[in-house]
Amino acid sequence: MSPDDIKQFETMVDQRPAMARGNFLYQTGDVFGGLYAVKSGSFKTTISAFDGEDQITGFYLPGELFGFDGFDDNHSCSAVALEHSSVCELPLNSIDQLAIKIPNLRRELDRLMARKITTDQSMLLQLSRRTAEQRLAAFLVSLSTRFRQRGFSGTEFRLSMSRHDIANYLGLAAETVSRLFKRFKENHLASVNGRTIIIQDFEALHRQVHGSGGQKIPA
Amino acid sequence: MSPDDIKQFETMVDQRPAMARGNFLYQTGDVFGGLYAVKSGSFKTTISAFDGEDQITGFYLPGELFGFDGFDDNHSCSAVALEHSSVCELPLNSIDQLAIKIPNLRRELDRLMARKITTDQSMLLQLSRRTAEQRLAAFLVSLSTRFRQRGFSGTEFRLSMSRHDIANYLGLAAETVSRLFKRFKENHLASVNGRTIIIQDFEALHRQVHGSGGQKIPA
DNA sequence: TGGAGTGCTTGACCTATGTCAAGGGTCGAC
DNA sequence: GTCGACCCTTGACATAGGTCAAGCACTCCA
Repeated sequence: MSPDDIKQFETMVDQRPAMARGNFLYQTGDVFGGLYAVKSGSFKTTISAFDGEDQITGFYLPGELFGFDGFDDNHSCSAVALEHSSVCELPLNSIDQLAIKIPNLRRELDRLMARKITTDQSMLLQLSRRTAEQRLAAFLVSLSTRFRQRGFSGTEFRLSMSRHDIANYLGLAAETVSRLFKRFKENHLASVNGRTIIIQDFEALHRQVHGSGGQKIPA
Repeated sequence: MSPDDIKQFETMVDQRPAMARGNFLYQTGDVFGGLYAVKSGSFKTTISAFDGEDQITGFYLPGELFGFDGFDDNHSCSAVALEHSSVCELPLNSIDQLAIKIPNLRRELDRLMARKITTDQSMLLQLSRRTAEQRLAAFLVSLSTRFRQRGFSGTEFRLSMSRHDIANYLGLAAETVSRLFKRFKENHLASVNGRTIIIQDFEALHRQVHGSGGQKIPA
């Protein structure tokens, strides 16, 4: 959604009180109440993995809509605030009413769900066919692009998630993420200091993602 | 959908001529025309991976509905028949009309899309946090369960996809799939002969999937 | 019924990345 | 301001599973 869309939404939807880092917006099994738009801060959604550690299925930045995992009555994921955050809620029972006022809203929601399916599927591709280096490059490219789309800087931003979270999301070990950040720094692709990222060579990162396309970065 | 649902659908939807193995039902970029229900045979959907080889994002058995990847206007995947197959089409422009006749259809479609999101996300979990053995076990459990749900045998069935396809879907090498089938056979979990599968110990396979839960299978 | 092509299996070997372990940094709470 | 708890980094080492290579076995069609 565009910033304008967000504004329009804000007039129609329920504000939710701000949340502290680590708090759950919803948990696996909760009855679906509606969708959420990030107003400030950020969230991750996780799916439970039986054996203890959960799998992170997505990160959500300001302006992004999430919660589609609950459209099948109950949430299949849990949503956790990564920092001090706030959301607007678009309640389920409003959706149908809103759809009458805004005929294209229904279709727009379909598109958003379809897009979620598409991005999940390209994550599938990422996880199974990419090296660690390509995955992390793709991750940075994605964050950069999304920040830019929302009107923030796409070249300098702060990671609200830990190395551990990034690793979990990308199917890697936290140590590997750490080593790769170091390598990106050495190769002047991205300068990483703690949680502050400066994208130095977006194009090179982008080439990385599709592997063969770019020259292999020397280790 | 239940077999009854399928029947009801069949009265409302367009029949499509049968297709030979290897033919495309739709391709990446095609304008979304509608959803498809498998009448007979089976399909795979693939997402293009730039560097040549595509990633398989799903297999669809008789009675299953697919094509949600196109809800965002254009298909993000291609759909290919794995054998001589036929489908019914549920055209997009019929969906809204049908939704009026069947008020819950709209909601039901949402559920199906949400379920697709959920299964994709658990595939994400599979791919990034499971061993090759666990992935293949999960794959067999899934096929078995789906065949049973559709009224076919859940213990003896035919794989319509090649080892290569299975490997691609699970993010493995075809050789690994081959070796694992051998191991499953040795351990009397599933007897695999060419493309014929006999599930010998569903429970043990199921335990495999969640790893720690079951005893480690000796190699 | 036989031959070609494709798909499947098996073995040997290699490497990317996980695991374990230890040390240093950073940030929030009091 | 200081303490403690994470979080992050770095090194050494182990291994699951990929790659390469070769041979076998279907299966489809003439």
